[in-house]
Amino acid sequence: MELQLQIKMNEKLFLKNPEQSELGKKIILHGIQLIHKNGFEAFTFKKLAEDIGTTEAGIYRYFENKHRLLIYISAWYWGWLEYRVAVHTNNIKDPVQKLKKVIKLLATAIEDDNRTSYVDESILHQIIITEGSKTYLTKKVSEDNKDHLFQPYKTLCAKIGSIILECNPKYKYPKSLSSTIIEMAHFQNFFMNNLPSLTDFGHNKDELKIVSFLEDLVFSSIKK
Amino acid sequence: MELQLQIKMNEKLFLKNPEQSELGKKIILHGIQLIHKNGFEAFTFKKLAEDIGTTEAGIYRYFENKHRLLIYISAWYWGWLEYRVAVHTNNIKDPVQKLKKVIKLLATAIEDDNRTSYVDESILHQIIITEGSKTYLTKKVSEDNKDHLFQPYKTLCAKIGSIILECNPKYKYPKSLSSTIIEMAHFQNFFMNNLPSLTDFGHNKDELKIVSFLEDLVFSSIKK
DNA sequence: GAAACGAAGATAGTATTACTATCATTGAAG
DNA sequence: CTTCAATGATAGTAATACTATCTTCGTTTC
Repeated sequence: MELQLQIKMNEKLFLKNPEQSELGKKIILHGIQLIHKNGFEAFTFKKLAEDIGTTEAGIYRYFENKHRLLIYISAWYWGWLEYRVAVHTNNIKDPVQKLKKVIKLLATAIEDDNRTSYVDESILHQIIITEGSKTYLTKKVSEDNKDHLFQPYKTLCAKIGSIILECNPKYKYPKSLSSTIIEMAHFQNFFMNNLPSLTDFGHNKDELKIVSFLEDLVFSSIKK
Repeated sequence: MELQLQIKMNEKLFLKNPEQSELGKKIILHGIQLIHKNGFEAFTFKKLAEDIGTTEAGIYRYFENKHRLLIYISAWYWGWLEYRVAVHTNNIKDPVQKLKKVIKLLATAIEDDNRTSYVDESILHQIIITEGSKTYLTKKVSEDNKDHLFQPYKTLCAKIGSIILECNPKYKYPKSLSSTIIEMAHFQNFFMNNLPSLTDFGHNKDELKIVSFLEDLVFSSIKK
């Protein structure tokens, strides 16, 4: 028997649901690969179409434009991460241990999960590090936000915020600390690999050092 | 007498030095305004040329492309911030007070400095919040980094890192904490104004709350 | 005062991007 | 057997991101 894992996606993210057709799944799979290979700026639907063996128009039937596709795969990523957080923390009682687990999930690389055949999670992780913030750093954030396109990110942030409050109910900045951990798990990774002098991990490029840094940051802050 | 303030810029940032001609200064001044108004993605040299009353080709004589222009104005911003940090901290002995000053400079809005006639610093601050990280979140980071295009950012980060070490010589992550402060000063501001549920400041949108959050974060972490 | 030069204006042209539209084919469901 | 949705095929357009060339105009320099 094959296990399948589906992340429920907001309808506004696409014109036609890519999960419900072969072509749709190819768009996601090859889209992720192509964005990873060339970067989001150089990525075009034309190149993607050629890659897949379909036409530009075919892709436009699924996604309004490449920015929406990026939001889609980001939303998928955050939804998937939330799922992983749920799985890995639901048997843990101690909120401190929970939070440590979350930090590890955020900051360390992932292997491809075979239950999601049309998504390669390890590449996806790399994409979100480099391109993730471009989903919201635009003039249209508020508009996109009204369509709830960023909900998975916000849900995860809220979830982590609530664990922080479990650790210390009096801590004043649970949501800001949460978004700080999320962003920094990625930014420190990007800096480590590309602008190492902005970090203390440049020499050995070990993701676990990022975990240590984030743990130190978080637990110093919320210590009662 | 008129005071003038010049930030020395890396030669690789431009094809022709925009500080040394009227047209060049107009490109910076109107470039900043236009990026602020439309966002970087919608910004084009054609629109900028029309705005200024020159031609596209005229602008290409100064900057290779719009990404280089963005790096230029970002570099200018970080250089200018470093200058302000120097001015505002050089009479302070206590490193803790120094660091507090730095956090305030990073996280609060600025007024236009009349000594730099062709740059409007308050708009510039807004641009860097939204577009700043796009300077380095590209496939060409390493290349651009080799040309030292990010030096002002790195210098500022190093400077703040050294103040952190003054506060606590044993703290293990001065550079990562420094880049965290810098990025979060901006990201928390962006979130507060655009995705408020990612922060704890959404209701009153007060920059000073961001300062408090960052101070709490930093001083908990480096406390001996 | 003429020559030389650099900065900027004027104009044109190209490849690519970011779409939109239309029509034909095909395979599955009713 | 029809219908219909999904895809393929093809075309076209406006805008973007450049590059090239030629002219003009003001300044320096001999």
